[in-house]
Amino acid sequence: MFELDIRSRKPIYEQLVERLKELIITEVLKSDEQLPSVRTLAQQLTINPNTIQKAYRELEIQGYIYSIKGKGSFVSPASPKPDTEKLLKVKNELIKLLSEAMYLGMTVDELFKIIKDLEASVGGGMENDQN
Amino acid sequence: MFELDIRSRKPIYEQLVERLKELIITEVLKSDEQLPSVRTLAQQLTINPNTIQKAYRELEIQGYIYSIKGKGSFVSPASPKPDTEKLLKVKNELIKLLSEAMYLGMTVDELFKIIKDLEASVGGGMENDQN
DNA sequence: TACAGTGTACTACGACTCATAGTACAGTTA
DNA sequence: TAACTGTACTATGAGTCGTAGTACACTGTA
Repeated sequence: MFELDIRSRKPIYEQLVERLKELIITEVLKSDEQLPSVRTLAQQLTINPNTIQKAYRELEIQGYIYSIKGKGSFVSPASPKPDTEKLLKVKNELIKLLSEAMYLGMTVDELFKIIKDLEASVGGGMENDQN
Repeated sequence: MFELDIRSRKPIYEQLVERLKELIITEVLKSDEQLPSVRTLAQQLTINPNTIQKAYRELEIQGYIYSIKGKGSFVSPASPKPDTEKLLKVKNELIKLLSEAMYLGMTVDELFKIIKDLEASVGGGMENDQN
């Protein structure tokens, strides 16, 4: 289910957060779908349950999942509220990264193409398109 | 010259790398311009010289500055070589971040606008002028 | 009711990173 | 020579990361 790099400088729980976020955003994991339990996933990945739980807690704080004691952890419905604070953070990071990409020689057209390609795969807020 | 958050979870030297990279990309710091010396900047920011040097070393590895023993550290000329490896890394990060932004409700038009606005302020690779 | 599964909380430990402090060496410039 | 520059190294304290173990509260089912 996952590819984690144990010896990466990036903490395991952060890698987990990234991966899961990706699966949620691309709707591989759908709304209210149950995630593997902390202990199950820990066993699958041969990783300590505490590390998994740290990742789940972070995802819950960020609003991507919700957990119910005794039942399990589930994917949150996609952006019911705009969450402007979070959006602003992402936007600022985006500006940094876009600047760097352009500085390194990426053209505006290339960037436009990337965005258009992503538009299809990302399950956005409104979803006012008919698939 | 800088605003650093000492108590941030993000290391000081990484904040420094980000800030300086930003100044170089936006050409506030121009090609071959000399950066403050390790000790001077350390004194200005009331930070240990070792921390500054760590940031400078990182910037040198990433190709944004070059250092000459006994003389100082200077801004590298903008992307003479494409550096496809680095570009690929940035592109992958960009895809992640763009996906997240769109998931949070940012529209394609908004993204296009951000890019167009940046186009002016970023000193890109070719700059279609011949120096 | 029991029991197995779920999330959650806490302590303790070793390994690692980060920032500081101090010292030292090599090169450049006036 | 003197004052500046980058660079390298050791040592220390604070903090993070991952692991290990234990414990508690809740849910669903036999």
